[in-house]
Amino acid sequence: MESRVERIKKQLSGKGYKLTPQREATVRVLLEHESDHLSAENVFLLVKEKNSDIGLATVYRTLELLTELEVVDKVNFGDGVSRFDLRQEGASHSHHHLVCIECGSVEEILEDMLEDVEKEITAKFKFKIKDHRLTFHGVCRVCQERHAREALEEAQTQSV
Amino acid sequence: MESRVERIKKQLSGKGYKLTPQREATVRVLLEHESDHLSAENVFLLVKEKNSDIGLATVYRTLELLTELEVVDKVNFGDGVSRFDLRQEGASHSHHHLVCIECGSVEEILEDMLEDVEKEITAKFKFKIKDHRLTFHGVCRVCQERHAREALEEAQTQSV
DNA sequence: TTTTCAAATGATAATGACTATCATCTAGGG
DNA sequence: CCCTAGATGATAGTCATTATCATTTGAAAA
Repeated sequence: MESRVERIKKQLSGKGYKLTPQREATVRVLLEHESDHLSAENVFLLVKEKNSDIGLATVYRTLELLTELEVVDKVNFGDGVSRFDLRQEGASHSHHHLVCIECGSVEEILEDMLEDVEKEITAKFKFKIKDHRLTFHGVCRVCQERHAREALEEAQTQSV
Repeated sequence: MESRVERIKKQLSGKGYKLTPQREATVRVLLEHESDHLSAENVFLLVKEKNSDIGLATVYRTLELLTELEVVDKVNFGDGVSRFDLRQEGASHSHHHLVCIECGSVEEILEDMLEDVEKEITAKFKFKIKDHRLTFHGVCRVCQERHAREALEEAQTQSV
């Protein structure tokens, strides 16, 4: 984790930015919630919880900066809020998501899986791909299991 | 086109909704701009241009309704505005997009291309896929060609 | 035909995420 | 120690979208 912060600091200074206390606090919150998909508001509250003083505007600015540096990806699941997702270190593409339309949970997929599709796109459309966004909407395993259980209970009630 | 409107009318009445003049005007605008990616505001202005009287709120409500019926897909290219994209009739999935990061153009891809990826996801994550969103960000053919031309001109200037 | 009533509409107020502004602060170079 | 550019924070402003509510519409019932 420390080394990760160090490397982000280097990325910042490489572009002429400094790792201020506010930026560091923001980065740490993101690292501590690696698998979540925090909104700017979420990050703001989490930073303040850790007694670090910060303004909402700074959080927005920092997240924008980190997006520019490709440390995070700004993603959008259609709920009207931008969320920020840490990239795998060194990853050239943002990773994929499985969004459950029932419980709202979001699962991450780290494998690429799109190599073949990208080759096809490049060849067919002469489009030079820089990044991609892939999201599946559907029913997660937990909700499927709940359905199965409910169907079973329903059947039992009927038979009594 | 007329038959398409008819079929949408049937879809509406199937769920207890009516095809009001405002809804019909909205649908017609969408059909006439099939390959564009109109925002609610765009649709609103286009409907008014055709002398049909309509309120902005009704446009939003109609687009929401059409999204529910899966006649259109609500898509988001990160510019802070939702855009509405007609589905291919009978298509079970929304189609993909190539968004140019230089000129902002959006190209559509109607082929699915994700069959294999979806099989893998279903098997590995036990996730029941209902729909997907796939967007590639990169440089379109036109912008690539412009770059090549500019590089050439630059080289010629140098050699003079 | 007239009545009735739920659905639909339109004007507009409200919301909420995000951005711009600007006075203040900070840290490193001179 | 001073100076200056970059950074910050409070807050006002913007803009897409949603909620509210009075009014209208249209189809079924009387």
